[in-house]
Amino acid sequence: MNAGPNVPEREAPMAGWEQNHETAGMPQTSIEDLLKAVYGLEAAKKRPSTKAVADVLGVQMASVTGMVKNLAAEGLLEHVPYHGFELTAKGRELALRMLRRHRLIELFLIQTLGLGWDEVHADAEVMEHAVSDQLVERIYAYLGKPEFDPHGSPIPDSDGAVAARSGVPIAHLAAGDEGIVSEVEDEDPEFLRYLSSLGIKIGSSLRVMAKDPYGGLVRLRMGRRRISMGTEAAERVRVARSHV
Amino acid sequence: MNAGPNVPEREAPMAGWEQNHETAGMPQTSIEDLLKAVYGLEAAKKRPSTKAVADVLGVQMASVTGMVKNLAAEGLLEHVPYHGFELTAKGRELALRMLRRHRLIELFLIQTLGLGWDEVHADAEVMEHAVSDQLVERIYAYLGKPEFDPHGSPIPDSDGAVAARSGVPIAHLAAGDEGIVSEVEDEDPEFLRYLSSLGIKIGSSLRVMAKDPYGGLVRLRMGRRRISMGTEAAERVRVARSHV
DNA sequence: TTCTAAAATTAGGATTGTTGAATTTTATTG
DNA sequence: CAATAAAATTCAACAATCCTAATTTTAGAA
Repeated sequence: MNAGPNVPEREAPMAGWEQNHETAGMPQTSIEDLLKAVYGLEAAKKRPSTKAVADVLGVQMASVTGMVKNLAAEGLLEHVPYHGFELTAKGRELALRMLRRHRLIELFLIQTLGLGWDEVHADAEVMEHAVSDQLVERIYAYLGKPEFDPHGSPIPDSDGAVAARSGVPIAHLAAGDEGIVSEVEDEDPEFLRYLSSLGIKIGSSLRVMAKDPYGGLVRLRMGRRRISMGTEAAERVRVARSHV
Repeated sequence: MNAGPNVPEREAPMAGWEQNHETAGMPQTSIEDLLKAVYGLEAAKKRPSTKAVADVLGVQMASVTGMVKNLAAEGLLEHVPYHGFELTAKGRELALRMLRRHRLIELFLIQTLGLGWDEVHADAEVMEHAVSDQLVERIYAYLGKPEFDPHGSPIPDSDGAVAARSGVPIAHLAAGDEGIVSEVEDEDPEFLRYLSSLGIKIGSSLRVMAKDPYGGLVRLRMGRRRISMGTEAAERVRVARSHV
């Protein structure tokens, strides 16, 4: 039974509205997005050119050049003017941290609120830049230390280690190959709804019936359903092969 | 079984990192915070002066003046230079919308992740500015259309209607009065931990034993525990009186 | 009424991330 | 090797939000 008087006596007339953000040290959203974009391009074996990054982020090339200079000054990117840039170890670490946050948050929203895989991307995108590490780790524990997100993508661990990408794109299979959908490498809601309309989800079994070299189509069978998929789409859906 | 080719063919080498924020139309964090601060002061019957708002937000007065001019131009505040400002109906609506978001998000984090009432404020603060209306309404449904947040504060409904504040501050009770803790009007984590250490939570029954006019203390009994509380703290804890 | 201190505002500057309009560099092609 | 198109960069300008340092206004005390 002790003191009352030594309570923090702040001015606080009403619940839920005091603040003082403490944004200190926290990198900006744009910075984090740029690093993720560079990481994504590197992971896809594409050169992270100014133009490619600008397209991903939806900004002008001049903006990318400007940010790249800032990030290079902070040691997150290595930049040789006119010859490109790449992540430093520190930059990659930060990019993976954001990826971990994004994937855990998506999984959390889907599992608790029953949202669809096509509905959570935008919210996860803003939350990943905003919430505390504590909250993210709490989510991780709550979800039972998951290894994959709702799209089948591996969740980097807190040290930044990330499992190798699973499976191969459907587009790389030959007629007769069978497999189980292991990952969808795109979070565009429209694309995800398209896949859902075909009955495709993580874990679906499918078999390649034929590859049509002219129309750019892949013909598949899923159970007793036959579907066609454009080559571009088939590049973005990965399967773990059951037969080779 | 239909088309594959008419899928959205975007460039998307890897899952979870594309974007393009669509911040359009969404008011800025600072704007929303300022409106909340003004609402909070008005609700506490304090004049929302430039200085008071600056203190709440932790910025300089000049910044407040600048933002107030912007908000007045947008019709969210009514401003008479050198004589103060107040919320317009539109401004109040937006402030209440943010309060609803904040309280629902806090409740959600506490209920799903088992966080303490002292741990969620900062995360709720950033999330309330960031997440979609859809997500918030989903949380509302998931929580079973709650009326009060974890601190006992009423959650404004989606039309901006808010229940009258319940109870009275402990400081306003007289010796011998009894009541049940209905609301804590402060989200400072340190203060909330202090209350927890005293065993006080929403729903706790207590009785005022004595009010000490010199030391600024209120002596209480909770069950068989006797505690003292500073006047400032006693102003921030409200109880529903069981005896008058 | 006059003085003064507090409150509020204005002015000017820094930062960050944008853009559009040059300009420079690179790589390719003839 | 020159011409040219694409990619990258620089530059000037803008918007937002913050700051510090004046300056102006108000309100209360003498």
